[in-house]
Amino acid sequence: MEKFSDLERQRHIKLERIRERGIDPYPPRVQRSHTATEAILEFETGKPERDMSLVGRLMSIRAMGRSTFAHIEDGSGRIQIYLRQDALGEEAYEFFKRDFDIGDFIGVTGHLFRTRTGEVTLQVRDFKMLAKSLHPLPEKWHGLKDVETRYRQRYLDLIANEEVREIFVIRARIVSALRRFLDERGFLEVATPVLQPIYGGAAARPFITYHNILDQDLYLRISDELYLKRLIIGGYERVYEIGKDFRNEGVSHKHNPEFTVLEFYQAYADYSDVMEMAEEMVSYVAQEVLGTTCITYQGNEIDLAPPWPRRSLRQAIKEESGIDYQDYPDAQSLYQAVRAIGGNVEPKATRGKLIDALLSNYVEPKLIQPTFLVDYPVEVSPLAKRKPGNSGTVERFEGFAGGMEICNAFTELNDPLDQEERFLAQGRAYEAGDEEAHQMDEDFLIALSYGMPPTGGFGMGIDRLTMLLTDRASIREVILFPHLRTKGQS
RNA sequence: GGGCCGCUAACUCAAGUGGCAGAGUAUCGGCCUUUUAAGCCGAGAGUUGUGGGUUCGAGUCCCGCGCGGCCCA
Repeated sequence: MEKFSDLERQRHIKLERIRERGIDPYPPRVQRSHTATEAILEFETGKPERDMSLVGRLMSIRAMGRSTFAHIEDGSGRIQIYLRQDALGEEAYEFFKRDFDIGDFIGVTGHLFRTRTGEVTLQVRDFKMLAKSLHPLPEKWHGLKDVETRYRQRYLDLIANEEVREIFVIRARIVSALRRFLDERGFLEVATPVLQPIYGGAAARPFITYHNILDQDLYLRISDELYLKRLIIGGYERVYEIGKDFRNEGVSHKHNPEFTVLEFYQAYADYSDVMEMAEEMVSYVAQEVLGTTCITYQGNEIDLAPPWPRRSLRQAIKEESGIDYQDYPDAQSLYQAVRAIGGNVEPKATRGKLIDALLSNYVEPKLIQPTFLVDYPVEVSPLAKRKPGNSGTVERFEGFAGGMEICNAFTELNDPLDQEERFLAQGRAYEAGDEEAHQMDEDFLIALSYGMPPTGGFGMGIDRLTMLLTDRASIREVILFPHLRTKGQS
């Protein structure tokens, strides 16, 4: 056991005193008739008065001799309680004053009244320790600000900072609204493997793990795409999945190694259909969760209502960087062009990586209002269908808002022979040093070769959408337990 | 991976140019029966992230390391 601070020692002494009284400081059951909010509502609406039993964490104590005010907080909110020596008896009143601390969970029974200052308050007739807290809470007025502690001990952040609690309520409502939107349109929610023998569906490096009994390497999925497509092949016309993907790359204010993604696939739809659905979906979620499609993100007013403007990727990059990548058919010449405008890119970057760098550095930060960029180069989109009459370009779009990419979608490639060629090209890119290149997936090719209907597919980062709708600049603010380095025991 | 900034009591923060490590909250003791950042009086509380170095003397200066934040890649 670690060495206790003075404050902790003090609480252990109190814990012992409670036990010496023959009282269990961690009783298994509670008596509760109302939540704090229900109690106040009942009093305000003038229902006949009766005794009620409330529970919660002691958040503040104001002791004034023979009477004490305190606030308790449960999941519904806060309510003030009032303890008087003459109502409780000297013994019980002293017990509360001596051995109850801020942070303890307490059960109280009594009746409601209104104080002189107008606050609905429970006058306590009986109280009970529900769980003794042995570690002092963060300070009541300034709360908890230390970012590292907020992330490492999120429970303290949630206790101390109400607005943080609110973020994760909004996040849950976002996910719930997305499900409602898709369910209402006949989509089937499915679950596909997180552990995969071959990873794919995105350009990223995977986490590798190992199955002991099967003596087999497995990968944590970087995308749900290839399994969801198998379900389209299987005959479901509309499927979606909301779950975690894992990418073995750096952490940043926009990246966490595990993150939550929505993907949906719709047979007999193309990327234009999906685009319309995407803008509808995002504005539906904003309307459902925030009551408006007009939001403020990092000081910018953003209106998410459809339609969102469509710009071609090529045009957007040309306008913002001055480079028309069509003029540079190979990596070498494009590299020279990017360097010529001062772009800091690696010499060994593939043409796709260079185009991606142009997009990320010159275009993405400017896309504050919701925007679709459409029609991507084939080499960065190995799973998307080529545009008719333009074999170098695929029917793909990405949606941006607040200067962030939030979704990615395409008309799915359903030509098994073209798909095989794309995988082979990715294999060559991998050999040339692109560690994020797509793996050859024979099993998926076999599935495709049975025939996949024309299909539109879509993926969206739930974390980023939550950032957008809660006005947070860092992804760590919308993930309850963001990834941090483990702190050494020293 | 690089640059900059931060790490001091349980929490929030102070400690010009190196010179006794402080305050508020919280805690403990005393007074106080309608307070709500309650009030008044008193007390205790620290390996200044960590390991070295310079110095009579280091929270402060130098070097290494750890963790975090922001920016860049």
